[in-house]
Amino acid sequence: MNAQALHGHLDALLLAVLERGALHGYAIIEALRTRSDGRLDLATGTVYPALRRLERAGHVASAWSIVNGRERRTYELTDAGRRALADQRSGWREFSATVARFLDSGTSSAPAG
Amino acid sequence: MNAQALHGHLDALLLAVLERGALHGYAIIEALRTRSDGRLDLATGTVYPALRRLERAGHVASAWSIVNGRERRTYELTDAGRRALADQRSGWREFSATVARFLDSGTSSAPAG
DNA sequence: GTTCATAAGTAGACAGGCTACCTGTCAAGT
DNA sequence: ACTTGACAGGTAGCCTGTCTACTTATGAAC
Repeated sequence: MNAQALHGHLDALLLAVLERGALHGYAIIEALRTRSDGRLDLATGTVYPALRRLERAGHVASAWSIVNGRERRTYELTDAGRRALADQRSGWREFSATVARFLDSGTSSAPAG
Repeated sequence: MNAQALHGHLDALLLAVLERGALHGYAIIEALRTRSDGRLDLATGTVYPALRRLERAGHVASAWSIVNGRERRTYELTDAGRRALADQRSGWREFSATVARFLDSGTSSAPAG
């Protein structure tokens, strides 16, 4: 599963990952991969531009910091980003409920887990 | 909510609507709107090209028929379309479960319905 | 000094949904 | 007859956002 299916939901995911604490880009990619059991394995060419977009929108703030003698650009949620995340969460719930209404019908087993 | 969020899931929705029986394009749009309580209000410029795409892929077959003295192009699922729909269903479940893992955490209430 | 994991980044391709149109039928109102 | 509006099908080109492929750079292992 790649980010193509995410289209439009990637930002929400990035914000959600950063909700647990500031991370640099590469670590965000690893967090997505780890927490999704390998299902979300995003390319840097997908994530870095998305982070820039979020920064331009004021949802995240970045700062260069030295970790292990290396420069890393760490991102963290802004207050606006937290509000945006809340919006995206409710948006996601409505979206998934709506799509599920079509795709979960026609099957006899309910998606209980 | 528009189809922008659907990106990549629209085809699955169209197949799901056609699963209940053959419909013409305009009726598909109305079915999506009605069954989603108005949430999915798609433009013809979104749906018609998508139907052509599905036909090229062999997932639906179209035929001109006369209804109420008017020509209407009705679409119906092919066997390949039924298989594709089953694939899309499981794909959707995996996708939504994966995204939900990120977006449903951080809230205290579990999504039980 | 080459290779690999880590880390950040960009350019251009590409897909797919959106906006804004056009054509046409039929019924109702004037 | 003419206009308006709901119904119905359709296309061109734009825009957004992800993907592919690439570059640069550090530090450790070999």
